[in-house]
Amino acid sequence: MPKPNSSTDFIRAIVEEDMRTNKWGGKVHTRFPPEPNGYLHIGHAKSICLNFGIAQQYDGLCNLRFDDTNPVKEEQEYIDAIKEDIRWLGFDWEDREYYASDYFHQLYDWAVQMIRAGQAYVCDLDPEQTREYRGTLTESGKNSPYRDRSVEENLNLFERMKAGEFPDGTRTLRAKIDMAAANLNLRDPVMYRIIHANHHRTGDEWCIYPMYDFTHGQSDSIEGITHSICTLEFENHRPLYDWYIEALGIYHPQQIEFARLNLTYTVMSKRRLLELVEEKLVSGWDDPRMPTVCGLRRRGYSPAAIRNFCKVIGVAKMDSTIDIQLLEHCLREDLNKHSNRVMAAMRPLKLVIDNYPEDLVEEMEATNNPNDPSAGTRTVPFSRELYIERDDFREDPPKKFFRLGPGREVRLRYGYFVTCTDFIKDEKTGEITEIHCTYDPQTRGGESPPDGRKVKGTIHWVSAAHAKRAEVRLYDHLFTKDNPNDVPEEGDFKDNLNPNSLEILSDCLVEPSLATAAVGDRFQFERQGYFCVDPNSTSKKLVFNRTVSLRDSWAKIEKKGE
RNA sequence: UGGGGAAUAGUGUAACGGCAGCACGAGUGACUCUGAAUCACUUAGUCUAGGUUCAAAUCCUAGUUCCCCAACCA
Repeated sequence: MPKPNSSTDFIRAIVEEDMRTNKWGGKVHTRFPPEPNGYLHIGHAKSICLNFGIAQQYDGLCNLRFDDTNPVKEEQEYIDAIKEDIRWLGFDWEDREYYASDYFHQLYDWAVQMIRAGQAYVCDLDPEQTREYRGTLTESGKNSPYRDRSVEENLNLFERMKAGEFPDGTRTLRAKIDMAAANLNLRDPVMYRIIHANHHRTGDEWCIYPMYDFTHGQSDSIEGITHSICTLEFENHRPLYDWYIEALGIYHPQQIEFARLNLTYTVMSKRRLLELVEEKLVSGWDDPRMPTVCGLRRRGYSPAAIRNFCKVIGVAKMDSTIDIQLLEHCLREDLNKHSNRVMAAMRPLKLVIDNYPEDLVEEMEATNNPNDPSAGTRTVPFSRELYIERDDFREDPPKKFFRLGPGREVRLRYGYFVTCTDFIKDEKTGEITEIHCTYDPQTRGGESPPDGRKVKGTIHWVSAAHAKRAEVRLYDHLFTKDNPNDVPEEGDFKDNLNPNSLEILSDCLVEPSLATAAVGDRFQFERQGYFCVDPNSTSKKLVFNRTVSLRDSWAKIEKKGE
């Protein structure tokens, strides 16, 4: 039961009120109803967390139901992916896996029942005529000339539609409601249309398929759903949802609408995501830059981070756009707790410790996770020749730069204090190619020296002889605009694609403990960010994705100085 | 010239006639073997105009702005 002091969103408030008044006999039963015509994205995750979360919280159930009423768009591939994603997010529909297509026979019988009751008729208008007859937002429509056919004729025609006698688009079954209704959904909506297409589950059994509106509420009703939660754009459909259920005289669930999730620098419509995939602007549905659940998974997001995000953003009816930084905050919060630290030089710069013995290799003890003592320690080999991060050396360091520069001393994490004595520069390119240092043997393990000397900076490193080579893929927002759909006249959201959303670093060096990392493993590369092993990774060639960078206050300082 | 919704710090989200709170962001400082994390502090809000009331984000009236709807998509 809800905690006494936690505030509840408006949907949970409705559920609690219904429990209090015993409206549904104390029962809570929700459903998540995806159409299998695309991959799930983080907006669906919000809905999944809401529907499954409410069921969990109030000792109810949540069904998984595929809304598969349009055979031309739906595929088994999507069904499999959707199921995998929901499970990965941590939710379980047990044996309650349903399909709207399971109800095709029942829906057909209900359609016949409505024809008999004079509530439905077969209409011979083609799609264009249907639109003309419907009227506009401000003008009422006019009745179809076929509206007053006899019950017998309607029964006969509908039967023949089902038998496949008519080509696609030539006839529909329509509900007889009101062509003058202010809500266009009530102007004799189409219940059934003719589609001679193979359905992924029912095969060629049907050539007429029910519309969403004639399917969804009845499916909810059949399954005994109490709270049918959907997004705002279905608010206009609620009167029709209610109308069908009343006309049929069946159990009546309550539809409740909430605002869908929008994220800055992200597009969230399945249509647009499909476009990116089909035009190969991303590598696929699971491209780590995609807001799809599989994309986030490959990127290195944890289910817990996504769940917490969905909790933190709340549920309301106001259209809103969540700052992507909140998602990243939730991500870092979880990864910080659970990721082991390792060292990696992404843009390696050679560092030689001139006074360190040539053949000596020391095994330095390193903490796996300073925020989680149970994560233990590991050893990292240290030797005379190392690689550090190129960013950690400046030939001419600006003020407040705490890292390495000529004559400067820094700590090598878990290693020694080193002082830069010299550096080699390629005069042609201006590139620094090598740094020379001396070390202080009294600072082993990174300990401060007895003389109380302090350094401001600690930098990471890998041993040249022991490091493993790796490819690292750095990701940035897929779009340059916080609202990618904000385009000038005649523009396209794809005009806002960020050309630098992927940067591949192929000559990175990582500490040897990473040689055995498995696909999906997550790490913090110290001082840089969170990374995970990409499915492309092999023992020959390690590949990491940067999930998210660490917060970087030095970058802010430096930017301000510009 | 229709109908349905929604308006609270920069972004989200609470407060259900009785002290406008929380989170993220941003800023400042402390601490630090990660310029991370952590900790402390600061910043900033009720769409507008009237009205009811001892008291209004909340109730009433009128406006303004934004979103959705004219697929045989969902």
